[in-house]
Amino acid sequence: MTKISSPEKNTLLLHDFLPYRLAVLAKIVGISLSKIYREKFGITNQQWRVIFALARQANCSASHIVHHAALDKVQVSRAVAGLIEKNLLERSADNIDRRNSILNLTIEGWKVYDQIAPEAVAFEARLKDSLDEREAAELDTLLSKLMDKATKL
Amino acid sequence: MTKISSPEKNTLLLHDFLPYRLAVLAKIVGISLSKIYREKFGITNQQWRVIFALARQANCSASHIVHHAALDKVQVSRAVAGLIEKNLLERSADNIDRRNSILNLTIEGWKVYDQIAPEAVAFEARLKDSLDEREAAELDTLLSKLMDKATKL
DNA sequence: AAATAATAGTTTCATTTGTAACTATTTACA
DNA sequence: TGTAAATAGTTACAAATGAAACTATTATTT
Repeated sequence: MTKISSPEKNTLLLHDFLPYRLAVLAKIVGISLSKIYREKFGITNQQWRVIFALARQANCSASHIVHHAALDKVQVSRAVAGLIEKNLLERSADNIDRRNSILNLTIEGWKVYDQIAPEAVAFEARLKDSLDEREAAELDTLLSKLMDKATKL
Repeated sequence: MTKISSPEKNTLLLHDFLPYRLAVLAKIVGISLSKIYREKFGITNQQWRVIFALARQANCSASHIVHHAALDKVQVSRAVAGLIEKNLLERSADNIDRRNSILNLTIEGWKVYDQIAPEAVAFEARLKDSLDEREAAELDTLLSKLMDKATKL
């Protein structure tokens, strides 16, 4: 930290700026995590989210995933197409409302999920390793508050 | 929260998964913030970071920005080109080492910075609005710890 | 000094992403 | 019933992004 010139203006410190810190942290974490599903299975981040949403809730429609995986409908559409291509997911028609699709993981899809999920959990655990119980709980609270606020800005 | 089917497997909850929460929060915050510089000035996120880095440290090279704005050299190169195009930034040659460029905000660039910076600060303040002093300090600590850990995974 | 490696930055090309427009189907309502 | 509006999802096109190859310059090695 060499101080070459001190600006007269009260300049913003990028490093302390919350939106910047969140962006950088999320990016680094995301890239690290993605190695788990990217290198081994050639799965994208969006595909991974779709798989996890479907593992949680079978037989659901694409728009259900839109609302539960923070993806837009185009992203879900593309991720689903890719996963069908890979035989990890299957789509059937909903005869009650034929606009809806009914999505499910295939056996293969479940196998992939069963391999990724424990590694993802372990990854998260390592990330939280430096936090004690109180801090981890506090982090939960703070992220919830920020999320809540951010959606209302 | 209707519980339609409860999976036998111990499925991961995407909503509680830290990397996911960070990604979603960072994205929402980033999009909100970007409206400040995007709509009014047609400036991209990367250009904005370059401006802020230069406001903090004048006369620096592109690679200095690489290290202080969490961008790679291609991103900086493109952002700089865009900002020169807009007359917000000027580049001169370093005659001691002619590989380096010397970058500075123009008068126009400073004007833009002076308009964006207070709004960015206000945005951050609004985002932190729901946190009291202790929580804000705690957030700082936790983000630092996570950042530290994440870079070592 | 000549050859090699390293650094700063740019350009190119392929992939990803975002926005808008589109099809198909269902719902609302006049 | 028929017309308009809403919803689910896909497709097409433009813009953004990432990885690799490239130019130019400086540092290192022999």
